[in-house]
Amino acid sequence: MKPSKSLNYPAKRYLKSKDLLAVYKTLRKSFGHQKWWPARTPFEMMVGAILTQNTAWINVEKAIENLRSANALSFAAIRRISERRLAALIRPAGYFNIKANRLKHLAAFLQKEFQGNFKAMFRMNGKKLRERLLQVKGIGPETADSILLYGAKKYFFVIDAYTKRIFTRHRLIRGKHSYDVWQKLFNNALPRKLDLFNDFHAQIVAVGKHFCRSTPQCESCPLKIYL
DNA sequence: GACCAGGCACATC
DNA sequence: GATGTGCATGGT
Repeated sequence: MKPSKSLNYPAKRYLKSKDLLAVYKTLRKSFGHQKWWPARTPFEMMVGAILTQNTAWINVEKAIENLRSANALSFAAIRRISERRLAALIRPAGYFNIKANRLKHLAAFLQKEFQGNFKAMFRMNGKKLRERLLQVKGIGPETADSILLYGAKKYFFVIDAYTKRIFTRHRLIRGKHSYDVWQKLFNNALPRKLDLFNDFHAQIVAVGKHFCRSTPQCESCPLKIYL
């Protein structure tokens, strides 16, 4: 099927829900439900969100396994161990010095604001929590929204490099826009269904990984109908 | 060996 | 507000 012109932005100022849902349906059919976020606990989810910054998930898995083996994959453990030791454990994920520091900042934030009770954090107002998270050193808009969506189960669509690349390349969205504009496009167009917010972003990552890379594999891409 | 991966902070203009 | 740079490992 062809997308309607109203999918373009800013020509019509908004994305049409039905067109966006058609894209999701196409992806879902190809890749199946992605069952995100791949983490055993909410805290592990937040750790993964920082470790995966500009990093392939396969390398994050190695870092997570190192933490698990060292019994260091918990709020208390991250608080306890030295930053140096933490950096050594997460080495496979790259940027290990910076990320160790960011994990420490996250843990300090959880302690200071919520006494380590991050489930209490997830209960607070989404917009207020987003503002707080963005003040933590090392948490930018994508990491904050990942925590909000996959941790706190709130309606914040996650925009990443794949999202921009795929929707721009397929001319579903035109022009350059800030993170917040991109997010509003999706937030406003999508029906408030948690599983849709959850899995749509995961589907975008899936098609991004397999087809829409810097050297695209468009021949067999499920989204080639939009080219 | 070059290029890239589920970003972010910081400097500079 | 836009653009450039450092951060770093592991897979292709």
